[in-house]
Amino acid sequence: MINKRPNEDDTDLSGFLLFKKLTEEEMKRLNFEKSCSTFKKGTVIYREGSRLTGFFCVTRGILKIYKTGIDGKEQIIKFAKKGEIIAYRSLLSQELACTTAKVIEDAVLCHIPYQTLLYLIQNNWHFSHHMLQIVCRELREANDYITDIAQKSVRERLAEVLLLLRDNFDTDRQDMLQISLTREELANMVGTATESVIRLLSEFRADQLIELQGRKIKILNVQGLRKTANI
Amino acid sequence: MINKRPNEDDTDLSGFLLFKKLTEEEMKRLNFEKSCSTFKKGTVIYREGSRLTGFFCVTRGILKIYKTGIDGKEQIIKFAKKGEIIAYRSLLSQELACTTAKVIEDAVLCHIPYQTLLYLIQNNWHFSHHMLQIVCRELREANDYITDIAQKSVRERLAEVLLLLRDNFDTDRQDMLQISLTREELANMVGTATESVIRLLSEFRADQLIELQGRKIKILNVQGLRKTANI
DNA sequence: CGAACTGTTGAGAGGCTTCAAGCCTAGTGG
DNA sequence: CCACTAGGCTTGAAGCCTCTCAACAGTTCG
Repeated sequence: MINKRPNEDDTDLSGFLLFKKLTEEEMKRLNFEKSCSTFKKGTVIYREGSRLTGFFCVTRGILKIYKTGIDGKEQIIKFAKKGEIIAYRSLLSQELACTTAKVIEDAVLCHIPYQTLLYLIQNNWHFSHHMLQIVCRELREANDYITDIAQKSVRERLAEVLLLLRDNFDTDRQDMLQISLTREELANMVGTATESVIRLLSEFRADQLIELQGRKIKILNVQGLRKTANI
Repeated sequence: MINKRPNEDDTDLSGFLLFKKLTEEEMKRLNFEKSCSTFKKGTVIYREGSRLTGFFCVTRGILKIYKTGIDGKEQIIKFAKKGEIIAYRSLLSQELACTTAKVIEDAVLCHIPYQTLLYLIQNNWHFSHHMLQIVCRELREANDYITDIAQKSVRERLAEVLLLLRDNFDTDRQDMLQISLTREELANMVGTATESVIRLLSEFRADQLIELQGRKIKILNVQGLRKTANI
């Protein structure tokens, strides 16, 4: 699970906007109390229903955050990549975790204990303010997604998800999405059956909107996808 | 739009958990800078895309908070009633409003200017902490709803919505829900067509789960609804 | 009292899901 | 390094849930 001491670059939190306004002393304390580790693909960082002891800063890799619904079907809520924080929601509202976090690309995470979080909230209003902004943004995204999923067809949602992936993840020089998701994972983002994703991806390819090479997807026609997504 | 000076009872904010830990001076400032008004059913308090000057505390009545999706179809995100606050999300993240708020039962709202909000965040960490907890709870609810709407059938979702209404709103002595929603509004909560809601409500009635009297709904069989909702 | 909105019911179409069967790939162990 | 196996991927067929359209009844409010 925990594998080895990470690269020194990957333990540096000074790049996080959230910590920008910390005093030197607060930063020192943060660095003293954090603990960073590398995690291999497939590792579950925390599980739905568990009690959390702190939140995590992602300094490398990608995680999927999902809820388990009917019949164990996963609903992917979001991905977390470098620069983002996870597990803070349940921590702040003092609830059990309502999602599971699983590594989908080898990752480095820094654990920040609850006590440290409280200390920062109590001592630095800039920190609380940044935190509020982060949660509020995420809440807007969630609300947007509710509207989409409630009103759009599966076809529209899939097109939208592809555009979302393009905006949020790296592409190689040929504009090929570097993130590697199974068809099932795509289905669990869109909220549909795996077979539907497969059929629709084929149609998108036939329509020259995308190109497929195994799990790698190349976006050929952004405008066309926008139109398909009804944005 | 703004009708008259509200009852004195309805301008009292001391009952709000959010303000529990304010100092006497902060409370004085809050009371000085707030402005309370009554609003009639149908009034739009703020509209999607508008810039907000503050947030509102609901001291009476009920509002629906909704987004406008495809073809102007409303997606109801939540209701706000006495003791709840609205419009704080866009304010905190410094974005334009992403929802519209409309009064569905005559309401009294107290407007708190952005400056006051900032003042409280900067001076009282208890306030920020409470605020963080409120947003985080709402985010969990949104995530739960995403999973529901993505994985459950319309029938299951409608049963769930009825239970949610029962938990959150008053009933009279005969266990009749006092909140009055149109079929269309129910549909806009569930994310379905009005006709589907009508048909399903009829089925629920036939199954002795509920009783209907115009817009008033009486919950007869909570267990049965739970089962129907697949909870 | 009429207009405009809300509620109801029916019929038909179609988008998605489910089940089933076979192919392919990716990762493992010999 | 290669064979093997498990899981991922693909395609087809059948059927159902839900939406849309349409017509009409009922209600509310100016």
